Amino acid sequence: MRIATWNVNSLKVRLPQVLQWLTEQEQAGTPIDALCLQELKLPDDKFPAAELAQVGYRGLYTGQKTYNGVAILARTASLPEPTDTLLNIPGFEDEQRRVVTATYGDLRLVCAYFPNGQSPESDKFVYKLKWLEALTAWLKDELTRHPRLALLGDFNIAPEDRDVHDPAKWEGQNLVSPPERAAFRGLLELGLADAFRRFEQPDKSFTWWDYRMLGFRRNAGLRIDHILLSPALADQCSACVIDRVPRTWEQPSDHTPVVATLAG
DNA sequence: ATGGCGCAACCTTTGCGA
Repeated sequence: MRIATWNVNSLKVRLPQVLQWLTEQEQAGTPIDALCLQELKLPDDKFPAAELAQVGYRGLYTGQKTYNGVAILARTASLPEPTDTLLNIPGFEDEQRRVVTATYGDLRLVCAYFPNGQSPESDKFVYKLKWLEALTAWLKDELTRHPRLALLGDFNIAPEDRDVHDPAKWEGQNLVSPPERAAFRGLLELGLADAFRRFEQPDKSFTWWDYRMLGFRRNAGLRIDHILLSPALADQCSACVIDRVPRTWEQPSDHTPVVATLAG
């Protein structure tokens, strides 16, 4: 079982790459069973369900025009119809489409696009922290009902300095600031484990690189896309890798996929 | 040199992302 997350920065633009990546993984004998997408940037009536069905995936999605939008793509050959589906964070009023949740068999998947925050002085940063607080409170409850839960997405938080290409330059800034990192630790304190850090990893491992300044070529990036696993799933996790390949393709998303392998 | 790229939209200029 392999589960993945990828901020595609427009599913309309990136659809060929999503199809290519899923197909290549399938052909390599390491199919992706569930792929969580963020920043669809399209309304529900523009979701490319037919194209995804053609390569073997069913989508569960909540979109909006221009901004945000998230989806879970589930491989029909390996996962049953989703049940117990939820859009956004229950009880948290939000116009923005940032969370989709579903159960596949006994696996609970939460796909989330965390607010960017813009800067610690911004109203958007206040929203980010409130959103994080609501997410954490809801997940605490969710975990009591769903012991096999994974939270995947673009967290817009680099948890530690080793997740930042130039920590001195970034100190205190949006995506790395102390309140954001405290909120990230709040998620870990629910018992969730950062799948990537359960394994030895190369130094300077990142999931996002700025389009500007030759960010990718210089590996000037951040690790802000994560897979957090409940204890039951963490015990079964045998690998977690960042796949840099799609970031090398023509017209790439600025993010690249993260994949976790679960035994059984 | 806090610019620089890419995407979307009330689209040739602006807002936003991270």
